Amino acid sequence: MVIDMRLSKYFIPTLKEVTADVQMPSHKLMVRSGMVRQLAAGVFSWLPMGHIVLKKVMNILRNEIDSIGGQEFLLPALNPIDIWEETNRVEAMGDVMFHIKNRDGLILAPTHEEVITYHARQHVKSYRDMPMVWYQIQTKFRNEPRPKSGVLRGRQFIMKDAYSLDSSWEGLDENYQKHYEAYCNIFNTCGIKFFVVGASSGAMGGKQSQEFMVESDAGEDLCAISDSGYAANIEVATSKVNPVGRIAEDLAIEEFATPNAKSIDDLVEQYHIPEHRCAKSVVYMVDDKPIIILMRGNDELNENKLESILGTNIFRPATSEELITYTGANGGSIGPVNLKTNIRVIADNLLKDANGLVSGANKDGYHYKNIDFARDVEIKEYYDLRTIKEGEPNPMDGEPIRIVKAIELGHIFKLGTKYSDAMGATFLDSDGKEKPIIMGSYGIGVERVIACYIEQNYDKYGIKWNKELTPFNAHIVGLNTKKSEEVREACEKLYNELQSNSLDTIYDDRDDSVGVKFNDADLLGVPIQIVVGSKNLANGQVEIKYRESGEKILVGLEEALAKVKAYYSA
RNA sequence: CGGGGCGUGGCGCAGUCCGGUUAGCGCGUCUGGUUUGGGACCAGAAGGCCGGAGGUUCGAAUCCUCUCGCCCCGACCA
Repeated sequence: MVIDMRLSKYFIPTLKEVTADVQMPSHKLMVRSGMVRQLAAGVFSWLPMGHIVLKKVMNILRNEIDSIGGQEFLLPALNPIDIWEETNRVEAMGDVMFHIKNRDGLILAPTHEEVITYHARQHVKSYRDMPMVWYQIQTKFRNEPRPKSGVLRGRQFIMKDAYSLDSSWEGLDENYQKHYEAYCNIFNTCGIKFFVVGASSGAMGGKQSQEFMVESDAGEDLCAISDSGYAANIEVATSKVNPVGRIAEDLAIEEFATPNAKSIDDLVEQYHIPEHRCAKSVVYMVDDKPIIILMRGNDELNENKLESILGTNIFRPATSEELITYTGANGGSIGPVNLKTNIRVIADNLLKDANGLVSGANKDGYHYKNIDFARDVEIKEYYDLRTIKEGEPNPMDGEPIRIVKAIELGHIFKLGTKYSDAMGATFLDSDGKEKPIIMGSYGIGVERVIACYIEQNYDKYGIKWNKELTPFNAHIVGLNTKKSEEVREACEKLYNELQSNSLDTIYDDRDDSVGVKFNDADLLGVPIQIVVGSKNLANGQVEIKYRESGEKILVGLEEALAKVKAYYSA
């Protein structure tokens, strides 16, 4: 069925202006070009042209995931809460999960590990049943506290989510690698400039994960990258900073009065202590138990690193009452020596074996100096706990790190057995033993692909689609179609010719002034515009304009089809 | 959840401090006419419970209270 894509009939409501609070270029253009309309905060309707682009992206996703052996499912958004309780994720998701009010026991699924594991548990019972890659392209619901940037962060969004089932860890590695490559192919095909970073698994659990990122000021993630190839999400990024180390003098530990020093900056300023020889103490409560974290000078604690060390995300900074109860002092005078109670102390790697350090005396208004971590304190646990900073040498080759903002387009995880353990999804291995299925999960935000593409491909006039994503192959701009029968006929001829050659063509047959038509054509951004006007037509010619380059050429009416064909077969 | 801002014809906005004609402007829409290679022009017209509820007042888009919605910053985030 060929759809009538004459603009006089086809619903593409373009706009000259959008409300002032639309900030991102891609958001603005998606609204102006009639691709989407907002229905509620974080909830969008996709209009016909936007929907076509969505389907194009989905097809690219489908082709790639099919080619690595994916089998497409369509899983329900309504889920029984029971399976989520099995994995303890009702609590872990918290407010992010939508709960159905008038039907107990149903939730709206924010992701689908549980459903997949449920079906795997039913039917995948032998190592012979694996490997499997199951996937779907479907709508997710997340009660985001703050939806933003148009379609980039919504409460309802479409995700391509894939899950691998393996009987061995080697199998998982293989499936993970296949997805890595498929994801690169997908974003390359879409024409999106991206980079990959090592990432934190967060509440998803698992042992390894990587994110596919697009650099953008609108991004919500910070990434540490260097030109030589190091790339990591700031949540997990490390750097090669020299440890604090030892000084020659071997002085005895000594208390001294610091009545006006409440911060590291004060110590540095008032007592001329080098910043890196101050050991900062931060107290957190984990499961109602205090823990002291020692950091170098004004280094910042990285809570994501802390989370993976503690193995839980349920912790918080201690209150001032708790500080006094457990350490004996208020914030600003806390340290590892002379603690009031026996509590767990962990320290950043940079402080290991250091001496000549200054830290709080756990007595308001006093600090110790000449602290030797090898002599005066007994700290068994040293970890990488700091948030790295711009310019530090990367851990691979020492090239300086740049920190950039980025949008997360895709994320691949080695889940391991977290879900299969929790839900009892086991199989019989060749050795006759029952084992948990080894899983991976792999997601791409479909709307984000489109927004990021536009973010990288527009000018002041509108969108610039490439061959892969463009909603239409050609855009016929008929000038003065109302008055000129010749123009009308030429347009119709072209339109039918292109359509019957399977080239999706939109035809602007509206009775509008030329300016409106040219501007809408540039706004919609179809790669090839064919301008049909009576002046050129008098010479049997039409004008072809390439949206990307702006190049315009005159060709004979009967050559236009060939030009369009040539463009798409190149 | 904390801080800030905004809800006025389909769209974008002014008016709100300091209450008082018939609530304006641009775009769009409709009718007629003139135009036509980069968002045309003339003439006419339709279209509003000023987000909602309550209150103050002779009188409320405007002041007060409550409420709903949306945006931005922060917190949070798979």
